[in-house]
Amino acid sequence: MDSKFNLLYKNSNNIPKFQIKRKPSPVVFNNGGPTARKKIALNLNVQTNNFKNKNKVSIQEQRRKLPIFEKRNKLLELIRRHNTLIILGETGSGKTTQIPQYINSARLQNNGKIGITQPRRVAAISVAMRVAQEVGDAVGVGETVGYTVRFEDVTSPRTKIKYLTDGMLLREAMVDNLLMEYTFIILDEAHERTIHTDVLFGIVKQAQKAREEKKLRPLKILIMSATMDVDHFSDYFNNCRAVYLEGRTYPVNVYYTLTTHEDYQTACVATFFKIHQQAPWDHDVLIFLTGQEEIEAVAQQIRILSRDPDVAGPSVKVCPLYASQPTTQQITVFQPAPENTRKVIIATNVAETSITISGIRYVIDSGMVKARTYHPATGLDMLKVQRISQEQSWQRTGRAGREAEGYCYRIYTRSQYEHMQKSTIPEIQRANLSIVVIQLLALGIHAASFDFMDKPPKDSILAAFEQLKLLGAVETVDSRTLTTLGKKMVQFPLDPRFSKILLSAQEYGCLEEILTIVSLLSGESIFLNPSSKREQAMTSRQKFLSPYGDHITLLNAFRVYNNLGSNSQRSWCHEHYLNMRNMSYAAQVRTQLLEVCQRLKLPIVSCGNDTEPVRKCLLAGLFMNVAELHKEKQYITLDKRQVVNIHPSSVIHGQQPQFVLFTEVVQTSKCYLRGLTTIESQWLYDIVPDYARSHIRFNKDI
DNA sequence: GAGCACTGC
Repeated sequence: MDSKFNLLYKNSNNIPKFQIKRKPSPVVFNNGGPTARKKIALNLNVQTNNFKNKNKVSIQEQRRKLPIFEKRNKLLELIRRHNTLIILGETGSGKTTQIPQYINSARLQNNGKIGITQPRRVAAISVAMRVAQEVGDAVGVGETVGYTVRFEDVTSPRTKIKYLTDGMLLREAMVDNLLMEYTFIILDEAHERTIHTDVLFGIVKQAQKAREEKKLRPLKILIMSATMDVDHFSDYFNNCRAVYLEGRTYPVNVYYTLTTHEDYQTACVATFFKIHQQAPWDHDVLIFLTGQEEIEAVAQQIRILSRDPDVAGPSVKVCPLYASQPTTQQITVFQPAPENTRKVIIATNVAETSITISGIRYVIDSGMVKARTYHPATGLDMLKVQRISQEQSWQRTGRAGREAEGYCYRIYTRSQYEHMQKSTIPEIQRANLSIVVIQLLALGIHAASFDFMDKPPKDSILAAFEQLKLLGAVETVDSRTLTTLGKKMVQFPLDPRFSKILLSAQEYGCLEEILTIVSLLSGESIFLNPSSKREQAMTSRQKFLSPYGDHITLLNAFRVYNNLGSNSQRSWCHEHYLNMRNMSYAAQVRTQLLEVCQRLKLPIVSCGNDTEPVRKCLLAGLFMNVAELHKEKQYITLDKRQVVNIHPSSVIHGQQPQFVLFTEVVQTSKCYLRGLTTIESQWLYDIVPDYARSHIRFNKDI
C-alpha cells in the first residue's frame, strides 16, 4: 500500500512547481491503539442543517431527546441556588438553545430579560430563530425570543430571551454599566475568549456586585463553555460551582506521525491519498491548513493526483474553504458529493468554529495556523504561521466525530503535541488595545486596574494610552476619564484613530468623503483580484486610480457605485471586478456612521473633487502612521523608525513620494505598508506641530 | 513586485 502510494507521485508531472517542494515520502502514523482513542468534548456550534425536522418528529419531541432534558430540574435548582454558575457542555448538549427556555418557563428571571451572548452574528441570529420556533410563538422571532446584532435589532418590549453578539452587549454596557435590562446574562462560548467576552467577564462581575451593594434587582451570571479551563474560569468567578453536561459526540481515533514533517502540506496530501484508498467513498475528509494560497495549492495538487489513472479509489470533489471566499463558492462545501465521489474540504480555521459541515469522518490536522499578533513596542501587526494549541487540536479532532465514530490524523508527533501550548493565547493578550482602553474609560475604568481574567501586557495598555493621548482622547496616561473629544470618539464603532478622522472632518469640510473612506476601511477589500484575470481586473478599474493613493481610489470607486440604481450595482461591480458583498457592507457601515455624526450634530459637507482636505483630514487621525522615503524604494516610519516597503497591491507602488500616510503595516516576508495616501510634510507641522517637530527632525538626524 | 487567519461594533 505504501509503495503503491509512492508510485503515484512519479507519474504526476503536471503539478505546478511551487506546490511540491520535495518528493514526498509516505507519512507513517502510530497505530492508534486504545490510548489514542479518546472521547472528546466540544462546544456547541450552530448547525442550521441539524435544525431541519428530518424524521417529522415534533419540535417538542426533539427537545425531550436532548441529553440536557433529563437534567432540567437539577439544573434549574442549581441556577436558583447560585448567582454565578459555570456550565460546561459538550457539543450537541443543547445548552445554548435549552437553558434560556428552561429559565424562562420556570419564571426564574422574575419578569426580567435573559441575555445570551454569541461571538458571531450568524450564531446569534440562527439560534434565536430556532428557539423562537421551539417556544412556539406564532409570530416567530422578535417576540418572546429575539436577537440584536449590528445593523439589526429583532426584539420587542415583550422579548424575554435575547440572543446578541458579545460586542453588542458591550455596547449596551457602555450605556448602562449595571445592565439593568437583564436579570440573567449568559456568556456562551466563553472558551473562545474573544476580546469582547474577556471584557464582558469583568463588566458582568462588576455589575453583579454593584447591583447587590445597591440592593437592586440581582444579576445572575451563567458562563457556558466547552470543557476546558474550568479551574481558570472558576477561580476568576470567586470559586463558583461548575456543572458538566454530556453531549452527543462519537469517539475519534487519533493518530500521530512517527517522525516530524516540516513540509506539512505535502504530508497532508500524502495522508489524504492514504485515506482515500481505504475509506468508503461517502466518508468525507477535512484538512486543516493555514491560508488561502496554501489551500488553493493543495487543492490543485489533490485534483491533479486524483485524476491519475494509477490512483485507486473513487472520484474526488475538492472544496477549498476560507472566510474571504465569495459566498457562492462557500455554498458548494455544504452540497453532498455525487454518488461514488469523495468530498475533501481544505479549510482554514473557519471550519474549526464558524462553519460546521456534516458528513466529515476524517480530519487531517496540519497542526499549523496563521495568526495575527500585535507588538506594542513597534506598533506592528504580524501575520505568522505558527503551531496550534492543544485545545485547538482537540477542537479540530472533534470535527470528525459529529455523526459517527471518526478518525483524526495529526501531522505531528505525540512529542510535538506535548510541547504545544495548552491553550491559545487569549485575543486580549495579543491585540492592539486602543479600543478596549477607550471603551473602559467610557465606563470610568482605567484598563490597568480592570479585573481581567488574564491581564493583557502592560506595554500594550501603555501603548494604547499613549496613542489616545496623542489623539486628544485623554489628558494623561493615568486618566480615568475621557476628554470631550474622547467622549465623542467612543460613540463610533471604530478604532479611535478613525473616530478622530471623522471628528476632524468638520474642520476640513469633507465629512461626506471621509465617511465613505472610513466605511470602506471598516470592511474587507472591495477589489477582486482573481489570479487568472488579474490584467482585466486592473484595466477595468483604471478609471478609479488616483495619483494621491489608495484612499482616494477607494473613494472614486464608491462614488460611482453609490450613484447607480440598486438594480445596476451588481452588474457594474461584476464588470469592474469589485466585490459586491463588501461594497454593500461598506454602504451599511456608512449609514450607521452617518447616524452617529448626525447625533453629534456634525455638518455633513463635501469638498467636491479637491483631494487635499481629505488627505489632510486622514492625517489628523493617522499622523503616527507616516513614513518617509529613506533610500531607493525603502521607507522609514516617523513614529518607531521601522524600515518598511510599499505593498505591491497599492496604487502608489512604483512611485516614490517623499511622504506617505498608511492605514496598516503587516509583516509577512517583509514589512509592508498597506492603504497609502501621499502627503506633504508641511501638513504634519500644521496639524500636529509638536509631533512633527520631534519626529521629523529626529529622523533627519540619522 | 506580494499574496492576509478569524471575528465584531
